[in-house]
Amino acid sequence: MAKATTAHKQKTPCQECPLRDLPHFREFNREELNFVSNFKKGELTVDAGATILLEGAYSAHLFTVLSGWGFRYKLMEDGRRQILNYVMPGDVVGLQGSVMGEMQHSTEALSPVTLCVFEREELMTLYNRHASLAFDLTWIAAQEERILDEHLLSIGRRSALERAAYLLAYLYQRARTVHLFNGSKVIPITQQHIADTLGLSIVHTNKTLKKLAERGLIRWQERGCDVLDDEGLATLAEWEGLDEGKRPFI
Amino acid sequence: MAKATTAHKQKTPCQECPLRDLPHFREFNREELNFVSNFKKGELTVDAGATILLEGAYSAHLFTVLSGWGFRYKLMEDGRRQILNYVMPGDVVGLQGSVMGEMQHSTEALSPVTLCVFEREELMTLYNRHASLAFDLTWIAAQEERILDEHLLSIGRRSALERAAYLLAYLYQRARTVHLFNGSKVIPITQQHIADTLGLSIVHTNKTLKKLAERGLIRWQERGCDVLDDEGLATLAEWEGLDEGKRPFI
DNA sequence: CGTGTGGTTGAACAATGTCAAGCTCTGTGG
DNA sequence: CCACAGAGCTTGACATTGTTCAACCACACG
Repeated sequence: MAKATTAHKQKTPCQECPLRDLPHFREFNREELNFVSNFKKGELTVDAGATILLEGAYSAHLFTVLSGWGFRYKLMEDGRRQILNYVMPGDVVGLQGSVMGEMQHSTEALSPVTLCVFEREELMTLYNRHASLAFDLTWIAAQEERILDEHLLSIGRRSALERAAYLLAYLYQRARTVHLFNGSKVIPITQQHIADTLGLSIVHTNKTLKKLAERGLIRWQERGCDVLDDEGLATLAEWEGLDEGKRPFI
Repeated sequence: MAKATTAHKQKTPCQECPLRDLPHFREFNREELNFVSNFKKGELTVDAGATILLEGAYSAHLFTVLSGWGFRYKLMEDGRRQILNYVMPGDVVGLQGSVMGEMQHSTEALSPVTLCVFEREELMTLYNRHASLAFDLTWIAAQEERILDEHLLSIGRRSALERAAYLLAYLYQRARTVHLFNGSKVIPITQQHIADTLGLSIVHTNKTLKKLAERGLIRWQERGCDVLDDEGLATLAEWEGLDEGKRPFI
């Protein structure tokens, strides 16, 4: 719950963005790169556990994750929590709010997270002057929609074991494509996070993870989950795996 | 399963679109209206039960619902079905596919449905020439995201009774804002649809609906659900209700 | 050394699923 | 006009899945 957010005005120019080098992202031309670099107002680094955006807030900013893990969630009045999706480098944070007004979910950091900061006010300029980037934003929103469709299928129709397998394969594959594993290869979440993502109780989640571990698909570490066989997990969950293609990112 | 789709090349000019008169939708200026009217290639009418778009297809078209009810869903290999969301007049059908390639879910008509047909090929022109409409498309995608967030919370964290209450209140309120009730006031779905939306078995769904009926919140009709007290349903589900504001539609 | 967070376990219980049967329509072919 | 078939709804008995409660453990941190 530490809201200790360290704001750096320091800023890496987008031309030197380390994420741009990943084969996973589409290439920008010089003009796009210049515009985005100008659009970017600074960087923000938050601690693990910090809230990046809070439900109900009307934020003046829009973010892109530069490094680290986070997640989006909603709370009910009585405290029930549902994790909606996870955010990783290259993901946009706060697009819903920027386009539609106030946020209807919160976003929290799982690890230290660094974000590129943009001004919501200038978003319309992007639409006016850079159709290709406007298209990218729609693409990104549509992609999130797809992921949510998958999650919905998972929670609605898969058994606890299948759900857990799907989630871990998903997190593992996504993290791998953005080179998020610094040697550690461990997904930095607690079993409570998994429970709140899958719509299960923590006790049942624990027993379910144990079954996955017994099958040699994962190993539970002190501080997260080590995926040993993502293909095995995907097969168990009857899941196709992630799209391989290039994607845009702002 | 009847794929009997009647294609009319007949086309109502967008300037005379009956949906434009609803207070629910934002107004277009003349230029936007002219562009969209030109963008629109014709109309398509399909029977109840017909498939509008099929998972895996790479459609050359993009649609807007002019009248009728439909739903989006995904299937697993073994036949399990998850309904993701419902489509009603003003909703875009096929945006994901148009922006990203092939469809990853199917869309089916619940009642006879009439759609406005657009060419996917011309979508980039929209982005190049009409920033306001491009913004609208992102808005629409972000809105769908929000709805999916809500559904995820519902399936993940609400009890069967709460889930059913939420779903019916949601459908009722949405249908009302687009004047979809022609006197009938009945939502044209089967209990199997509800079960597949809520992630429940049909038997349990039946018993759950009976409880809602006993409380005087709904009444089950021959051909669908009659919502008697949407606020009561929303309260039971601990749901805020729909956004009242204006929304764009293409 | 306490204290707190996160993980583990077993037992009792509640929620939900499965199976099986029967019912009421509606549409269709004889 | 009747008989029949299929779709959708209903119900009860029972099986399974998942939840709650209540401990206890291990480790990290002050």
